[in-house]
Amino acid sequence: MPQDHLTQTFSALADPTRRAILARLITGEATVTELSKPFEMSMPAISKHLKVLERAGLIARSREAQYRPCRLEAKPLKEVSAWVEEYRQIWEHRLDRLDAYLQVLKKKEQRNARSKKKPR
Amino acid sequence: MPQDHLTQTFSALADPTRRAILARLITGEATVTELSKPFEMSMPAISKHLKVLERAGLIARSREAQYRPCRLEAKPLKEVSAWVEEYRQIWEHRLDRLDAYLQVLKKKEQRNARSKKKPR
DNA sequence: TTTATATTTAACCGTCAGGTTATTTAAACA
DNA sequence: TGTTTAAATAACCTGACGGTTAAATATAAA
Repeated sequence: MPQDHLTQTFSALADPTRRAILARLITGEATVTELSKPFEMSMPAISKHLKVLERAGLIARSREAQYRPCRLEAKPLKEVSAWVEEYRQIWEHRLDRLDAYLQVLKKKEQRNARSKKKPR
Repeated sequence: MPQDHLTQTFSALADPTRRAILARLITGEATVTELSKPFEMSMPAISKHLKVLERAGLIARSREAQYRPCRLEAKPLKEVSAWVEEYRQIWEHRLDRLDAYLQVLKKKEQRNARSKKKPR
């Protein structure tokens, strides 16, 4: 079933083996066998992890003879970055100038919104 | 068993319901009942989601009478942000000045690392 | 054409995540 | 005290996830 991008990306990143694979790929392309070396895990297991990363768009693969070299793709991380940064900024601002404003909003809601007036 | 922070945070964020809860919490504290309103889901389900978010450190909870208001916590997102940004920078730089250097690294590895010489 | 190498697919298994309903706990209120 | 409200816990179900081994596929090499 069609999962949204963010969910797919976050899920893909929520596994230490997959993050380690990405870390390894920073130094350049690698084949499946090369990637499997550091892990005490069967090839099919690695193959599955790679498929997850590929579906999430975090890696791309080509074909060279029998090999299927993998390389990193940055696009999905931009989406993640944007999401995270939005929250970070809000949180940081909450601590100073936006704090008062949000407090007001909160109080208003808690008083079970009797008035239907909206700001502007 | 003890999961590393990043795995825990990414897992927590890899669910649209939980991200929606976080989005709702941007506007201020909310009780469990309030949070459950927008979702066609039982209270225990929401309760579980909140526990996941709490374990990941993304929310904190207090006690007011029977209520257990939730509020956002930013700390774990800093870790995520740092991780993502590291990769983004590498990728972005790969496209220009670092590209050549990484190509060299890659080639050297592929020639099964006969020489043990390291750059500086 | 056979054989070897790299990788994927198939079939299976145990665990855990995300949901349910029913029950319990905690505090407020009548 | 007994009742209502807020939330958590228990017990359960189902499906997906992460792993396995064995078989299939694709290409290179002998």
